Amino acid sequence: MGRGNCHGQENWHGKFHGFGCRMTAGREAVITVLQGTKDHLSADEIFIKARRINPDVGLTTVYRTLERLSEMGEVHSLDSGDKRARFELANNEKGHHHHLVCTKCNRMIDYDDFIDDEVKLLQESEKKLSKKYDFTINSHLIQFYGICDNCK
Amino acid sequence: MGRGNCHGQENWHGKFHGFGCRMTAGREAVITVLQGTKDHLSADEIFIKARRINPDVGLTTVYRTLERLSEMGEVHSLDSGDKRARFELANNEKGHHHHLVCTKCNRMIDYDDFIDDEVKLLQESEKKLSKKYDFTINSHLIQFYGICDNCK
DNA sequence: CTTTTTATTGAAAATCATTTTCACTAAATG
DNA sequence: CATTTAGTGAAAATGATTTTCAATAAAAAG
Repeated sequence: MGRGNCHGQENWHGKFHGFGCRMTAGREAVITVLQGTKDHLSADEIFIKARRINPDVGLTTVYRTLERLSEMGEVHSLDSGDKRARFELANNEKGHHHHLVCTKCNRMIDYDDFIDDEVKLLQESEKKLSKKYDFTINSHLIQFYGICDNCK
Repeated sequence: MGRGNCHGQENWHGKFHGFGCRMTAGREAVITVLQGTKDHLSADEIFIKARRINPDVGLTTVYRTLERLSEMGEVHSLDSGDKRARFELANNEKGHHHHLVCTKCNRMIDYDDFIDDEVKLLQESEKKLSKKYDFTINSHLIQFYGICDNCK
């Protein structure tokens, strides 16, 4: 089985440490929730699930952890069209993907079909646009809006 | 100079009427503000400008008008990354365009360079995705995030 | 024109996700 | 151990947006 190196556990303690932060029980609960779902959860939903893991976690800590992780580039904050933000791990087994967003139920569906072409085109656009507008591009967003199968 | 047909004034009264709504002074002020700017204004900013046209307009009316116009497809609500929504006329002289969004000052820069390719690709993606996911796509969003020239 | 219905209004109150404050605890460091 | 610094939950604050409500105005009906 080769070298017993990768134990499937990311070194979150080390990651936080690199940002002058500590790994705590609350943060661990939040990360565990994010790792354990394929959905795009709101802070409130994450809070509820995190409480099942560790009943001492407060909503404030959930918000603070999500913000920290976003700053660290480990979490993406998503806009599903309802008021609240939704979150997903940046480096998850899903890999790079885009979203279909249902404007009726606000569900977000991941897709990674065909996105190679999308990404390639975006990179070309990025190059031209950043030059023309003297704008340093760090990331992009592609989303399609419509009605999902459940809502038809 | 040809037939004196198009007087550059859209028939807003008729548009509202088609939706069982009335054209009012407040709504007219909001529309005038939207027509008179190239920026992406928040409800609050629109309110302030609308008050200069008609001091009787209330903030509530501004919100209600923007919502109505959005439902009518005449206004697009934009997410610039700060909390508040920003608005632009759907059918303005700008034509179809996408946005560069500055993550520092939240400025939104319109661009319509190169978007023909973007739109063409998106249409292909739409066709494939709507089939695969049984998802009726009504609109798309492309945005690039980064730092604008002012903020460098 | 008068009555009746229906859309619209502004102000104030309510909502609700997110942030901040604050006093306290726990980890790291000397 | 002592000190500094990060992290905490609860409660209060914030701020954009919505809702409520009583009053008004336009349109439709008679």
